[in-house]
Amino acid sequence: MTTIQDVAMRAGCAISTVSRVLNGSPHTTEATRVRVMAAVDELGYRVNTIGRSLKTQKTGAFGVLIPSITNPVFASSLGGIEEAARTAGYDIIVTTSNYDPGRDGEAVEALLARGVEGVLLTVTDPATGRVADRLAARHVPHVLLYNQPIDPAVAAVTVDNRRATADLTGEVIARGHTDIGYVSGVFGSSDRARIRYAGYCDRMREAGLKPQAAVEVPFVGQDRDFVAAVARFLNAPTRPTALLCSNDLLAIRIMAAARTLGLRVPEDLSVAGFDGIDIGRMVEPSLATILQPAADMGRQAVQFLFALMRGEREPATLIMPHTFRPGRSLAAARGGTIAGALRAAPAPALNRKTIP
Amino acid sequence: MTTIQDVAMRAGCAISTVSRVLNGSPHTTEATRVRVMAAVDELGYRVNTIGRSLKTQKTGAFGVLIPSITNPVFASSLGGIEEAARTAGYDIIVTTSNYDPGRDGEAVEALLARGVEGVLLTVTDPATGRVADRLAARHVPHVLLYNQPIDPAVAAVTVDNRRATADLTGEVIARGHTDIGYVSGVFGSSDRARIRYAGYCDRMREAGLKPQAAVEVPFVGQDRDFVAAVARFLNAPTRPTALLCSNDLLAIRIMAAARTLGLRVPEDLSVAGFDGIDIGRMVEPSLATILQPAADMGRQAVQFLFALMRGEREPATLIMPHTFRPGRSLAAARGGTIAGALRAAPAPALNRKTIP
DNA sequence: TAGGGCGGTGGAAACGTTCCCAAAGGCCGG
DNA sequence: CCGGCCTTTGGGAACGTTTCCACCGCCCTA
Repeated sequence: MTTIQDVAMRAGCAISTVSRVLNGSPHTTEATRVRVMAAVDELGYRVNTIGRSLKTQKTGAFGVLIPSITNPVFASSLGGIEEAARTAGYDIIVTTSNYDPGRDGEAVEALLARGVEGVLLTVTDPATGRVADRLAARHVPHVLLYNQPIDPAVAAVTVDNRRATADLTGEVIARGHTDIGYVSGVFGSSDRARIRYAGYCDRMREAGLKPQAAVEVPFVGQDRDFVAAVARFLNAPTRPTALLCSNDLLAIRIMAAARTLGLRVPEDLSVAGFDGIDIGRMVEPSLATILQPAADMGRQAVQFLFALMRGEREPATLIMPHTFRPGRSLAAARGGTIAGALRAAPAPALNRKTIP
Repeated sequence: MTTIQDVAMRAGCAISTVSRVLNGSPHTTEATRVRVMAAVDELGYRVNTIGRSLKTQKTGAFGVLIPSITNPVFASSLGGIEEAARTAGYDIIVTTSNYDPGRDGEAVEALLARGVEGVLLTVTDPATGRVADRLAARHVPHVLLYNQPIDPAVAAVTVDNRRATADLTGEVIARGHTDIGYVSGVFGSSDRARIRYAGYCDRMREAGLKPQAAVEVPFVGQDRDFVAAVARFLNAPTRPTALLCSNDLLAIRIMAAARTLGLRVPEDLSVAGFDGIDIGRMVEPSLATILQPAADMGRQAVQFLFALMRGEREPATLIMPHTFRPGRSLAAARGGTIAGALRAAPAPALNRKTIP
């Protein structure tokens, strides 16, 4: 490996001079600058990031913890994160928890050991994990993504999950449904699932309807087990006319399972999701859902993290806007009326706001 | 930050002793071991990876370059990669080219500057990019993933794209289709797209059919442009009865576009993809495709990379097995016969093999 | 012309770790 | 009982970089 030492020798100057030239220090002659750069080119020298990091205590990298890479909503946000990081000259170190609450902690420890300058994280549960606390104790800047922070002192970028699901539930009710079920990933693996369920309950009660118990299904299991679990539920005589799912991937799997069971969506069962993944627009029937701007949330989280690193900003929760995306998976209830749909007040648009 | 120095002071011994205990050197007393570990716990000491890396010239990280995180097939392989890396105690640094041939090079440079010990890469084009050459020149272990290497001295994990597409084309022909089109991502952005097209041509000619010109569509563009481009093609009177797509995501988008245009799949148009992404089984109609074991390919590539790092193995191309996954998107041609399907010889199973 | 200031440069310490080498202590065998 | 060997420990150099400090000319001004 060619080092700064070699360059100095070749250029006939001191190591410190080379370093100055390389870092664009003003105290340097054009002549030496040219000589040094020539030596750099001839030797094919490239600065060693490790040596630099050791001295400067900066690694130029931050960590990202997400539950899963294969869920398109996290893939999208990761895409936004990667882009924003690259633009700023930062590298990202990606790690996953696979929805396992225990792995949140070790994953963050591993990131810390690597010397990341900050961490972006979507934890399984901010209430029980206390991962953010450990980061705070170590003074490592961090931003929660998708999670709703327990402690307002923790920075976060999310949508108003509760309100959004309430809005979505309102859309379903407006289409004449009264028997509306809720299917969810395991509550212990996702605070979003819990919060969204609460939003569903809010709106149901508001409409004078009885919220149903959430059906928790294992999110990462085998397909066969999944279909079996769903079948037990959908074949029951008490099957609802509409089903809210805690996320789009789940909704799409449910639709596929329903088809397997001989149910037609939306004629026999309306389905709605949450996330707004692209694929939801391409499936048949297209999936009604709440759209959250995943890639943009990732980008925003990165900007937020940088601000925190520079000490420019106090931690705050950034609530991103959500929108209802209609889809053919959600139809009027049998016997429901267009008039009923028109009577229902449309959900007011939520604008981005910062809660200090 | 607490350093090894602090621990040594606390434990009342030398820095080197602490280092030995931490690294599990045999030359160490149980008593000192206990004393050191106690000091470590009390001080909450964690080894500084930067300092270690500087000394050992090992970073414990390798780089991953993929075209896009949001394509599920790359997300899946990335999932496999992440898992395998984590198991081995390695971190991964992820970067994307967004199918831009120019960005392959800079991305790899960035990874190298960070001091990765190896690189896993899916480049846009191994023929023109010569990225692998640069890695070889710098003696950085690297494995191509999904790409078919030009130079057999370059390690790679892939499927037999040409043969696989030929197999798939055979399945379509066996269902009585003779007018079979091919839609593809831009050839310049993907060697897979080109090679797969060649496989399609092979099998068409073999069956005495005329291969059609590939329709290249911009893969990352706006949805509106995409639909417009596809519409021009699908509304033409020369529309084929079956369409092969260079990947699943494209196939799913095509199916959605076809629906928008009032075409029924598979009644008016059969569609087949390539990749075997999960979502393809959940869309309606389910997508006929070639399944490549994405996550497993990622894991294998990691193992391969480790072997290369240890100098254990000569570079070679690992061809993973592919399988045809039937789907309702592919039906018998109007006027096609079951007998015709039966007459067609089934594609022989491909087993994994290593080309030395 | 002499002195002061300043721009450019070189030397060296420091970052946190690993690991080689030497020294010290204990134990065993002669 | 003493010498030698082996085990354990300490000291210090090295990894590649940044950056502080000191030094040396040069130029400008008095």
